Amino acid sequence: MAVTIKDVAERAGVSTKTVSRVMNGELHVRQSVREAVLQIVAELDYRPNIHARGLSSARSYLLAIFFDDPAWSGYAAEMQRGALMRARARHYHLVVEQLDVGVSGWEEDLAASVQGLRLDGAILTPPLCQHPQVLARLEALGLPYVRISPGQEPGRSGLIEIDEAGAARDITRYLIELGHRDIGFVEGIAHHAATPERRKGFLTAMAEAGLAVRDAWMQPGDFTFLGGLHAGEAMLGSDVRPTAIFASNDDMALGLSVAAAKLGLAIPTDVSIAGFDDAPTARIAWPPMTTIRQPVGEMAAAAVDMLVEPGYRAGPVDAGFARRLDHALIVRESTSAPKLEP
Amino acid sequence: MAVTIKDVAERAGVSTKTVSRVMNGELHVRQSVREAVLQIVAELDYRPNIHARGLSSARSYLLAIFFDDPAWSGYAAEMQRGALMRARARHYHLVVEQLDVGVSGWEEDLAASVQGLRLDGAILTPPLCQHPQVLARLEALGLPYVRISPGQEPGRSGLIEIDEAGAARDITRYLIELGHRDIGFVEGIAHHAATPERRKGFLTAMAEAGLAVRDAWMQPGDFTFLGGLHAGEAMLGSDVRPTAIFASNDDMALGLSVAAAKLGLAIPTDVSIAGFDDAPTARIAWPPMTTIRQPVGEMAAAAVDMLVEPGYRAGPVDAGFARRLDHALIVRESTSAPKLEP
DNA sequence: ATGAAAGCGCTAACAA
DNA sequence: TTGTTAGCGCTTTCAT
Repeated sequence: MAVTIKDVAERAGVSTKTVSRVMNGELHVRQSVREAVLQIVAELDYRPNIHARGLSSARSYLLAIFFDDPAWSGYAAEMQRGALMRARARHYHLVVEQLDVGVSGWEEDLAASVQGLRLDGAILTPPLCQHPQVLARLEALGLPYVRISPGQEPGRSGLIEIDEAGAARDITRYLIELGHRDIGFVEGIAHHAATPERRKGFLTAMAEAGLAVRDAWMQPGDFTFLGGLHAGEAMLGSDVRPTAIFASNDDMALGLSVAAAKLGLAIPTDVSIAGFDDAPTARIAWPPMTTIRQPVGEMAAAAVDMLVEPGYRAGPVDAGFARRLDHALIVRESTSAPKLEP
Repeated sequence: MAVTIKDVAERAGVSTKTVSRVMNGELHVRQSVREAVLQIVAELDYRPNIHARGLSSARSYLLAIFFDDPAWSGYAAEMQRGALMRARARHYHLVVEQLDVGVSGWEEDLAASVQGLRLDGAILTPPLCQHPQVLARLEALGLPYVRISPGQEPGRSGLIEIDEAGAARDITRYLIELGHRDIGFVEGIAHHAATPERRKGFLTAMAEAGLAVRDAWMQPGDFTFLGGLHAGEAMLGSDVRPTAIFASNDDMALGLSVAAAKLGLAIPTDVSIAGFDDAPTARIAWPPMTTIRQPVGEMAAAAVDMLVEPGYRAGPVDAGFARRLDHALIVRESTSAPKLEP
């Protein structure tokens, strides 16, 4: 059978409680004893049984990351990856859960995860992290959670974010500096918190430069390739078209570039295109896309760190439990100065 | 505190063992008693503590899916999704683990998951499922596992696959039926089991049709966009170029189409392009790509089913524990009859 | 600084 | 068909 704490205790000539103390890094263990125990642990390749731990103590060493899902974008994948690595480093395990709030019975699924697994904490990705009922349910279940880019209710829980508006402003400014004056914009899906922020950033940069924004050049979108395609056809198919378009994410920017191709417009010669996220698609596109890099993996890792921090469960949430990470403008070949008018 | 089995037993006026029997769907419980217990369970919203279960019995109700990772393709995402949904339906939880066999210490990571979590079973995705030492290690740890598309050692464990060679043959035949005679091929990465199979299917179809295959039109590849781009430049940049190219996966096919675009070749007019997998990229590409659909989600679901089947852990693996699912040819706009020679 | 005893919530083995 | 008893492996509480 597997090695248990008793085996270690016996072999080390101490009580099981002492082994437990060593395993949990508790104080009040003589240095020599600690070392001896650790030695035996290594020899025997002992690993605490997570179920025994979970049963006798409050902690399960299990964290969950919840996805709403729909589009399994590179965004979600990278986030999961970041959380996975950090959880492992912290000696936690990560359970990945999908929560489809569009389907009745999601409350059941949530409770099954939280109570069945006795989770220690949860990471909420957008747009789940903005769903009031999900938050309420988690709070009712007493489960600490951290939101990724929630964009609202800063004090309600810990959160990890980037400066969405600032990033959108940065990339818009970049287009303006290139010489563009006729710039289009494709919005994100309405219920994502990032949507109004990115829109705000765009409008701010335009206003700062004294540039007008045509109604027809503010297109709705849904963060999907197809949404970008439609927006692109609408903006580029008309007689007066923008010389540059900034889409609220890379998938839509890719749709824009396909719309341009269908209309016989070259990128960036005829129209510059910029995206947001630095998803894998941004590098796969042709030409490679100018975009904003979000440190998605790090954001997830930071969320794990916050959840496992002893202070987090405890107190009322204070300002220390909000982290804003840096974004970066990534310039690639989908943008250039506008062609001079003939 | 949380509702326990005792609460349910008390309220239902039975012993905890009876409640346990009902929860586990065991026989030998009177119908009326079963219903009464279920009633209370619903009323109290009782959920068995997975840790208590895992501690007292052999089962943990925890399954893991292992990814090698690197390219977080749509393939991996869809696989995870399929496993997730089915695991939930079977009242199991899914832990997602990344295992990088390129980094020393992976054995530690594996043991930590398997022993620490007391997993009930594991799903191995390619190319992990072909790594002899990973399999050996799992067997040493006594953990039942199911391989996805391993392509070798059929009797070593249960496996889920599609007919890789047959699928590659199908799509090649389709190109031939369109009238193509000069067809190029881009291979997958060498250590994937699918690579020789898809190659074999391609060559079979060509041989059947009595078509020669030029050496220069059999390009190496690595399943990445960039690999496809290079292969495309090599084949399409030369004077004599194929009228159609079949890439071993969609990411590479996308690379091909970008190579074509850079060289001023139109798809499918100048060159037809076909991929494999029906990844999200296949639909995002322009024009949308002809490809082979693998039922990736279903494959993962089938793997879960196999793992939780009581008979699976038990006996030596027999032929019943291999499932071959159906693939499908998906015709989109990246392929057409070749242009007539001028 | 260390240990003994009790118990977390459940199921296995046995008894009735 | 149902219940009783005894743990599973760890942490808690309370001693020492």
